[in-house]
Amino acid sequence: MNEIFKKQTWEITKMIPKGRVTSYGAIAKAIGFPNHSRHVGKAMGGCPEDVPAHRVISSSGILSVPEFQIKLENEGVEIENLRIKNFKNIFWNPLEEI
DNA sequence: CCGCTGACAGGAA
DNA sequence: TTTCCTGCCAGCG
Repeated sequence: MNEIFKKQTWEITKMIPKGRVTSYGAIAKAIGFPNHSRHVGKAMGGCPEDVPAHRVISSSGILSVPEFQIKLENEGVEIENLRIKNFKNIFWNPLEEI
């Protein structure tokens, strides 16, 4: 877990459009570390305010942090009991945006 | 060196 | 659909 790794994850995260979400694993792949999804999560823990960490969730479309539900709903994301509705549709793939 | 833990992933049952 | 299990890697007793 070096600073570079964190910065990379935050960079990608800041690219996520409003009302869209992506997964820890997707970000990990995007920065060149396919099996470091767990570290992406840790990096999000200490991210700056300008990083939309609430748009990063698990690959199954379930929120790891319940508090994010409010923020996401404000952006127009439909959520039902920590589960994103239309997950496939609003999923944002970082690999296709670089 | 060993075992546990964590904003995880993916497949099997 | 949900639960379980294995694979991952870094950090801390």
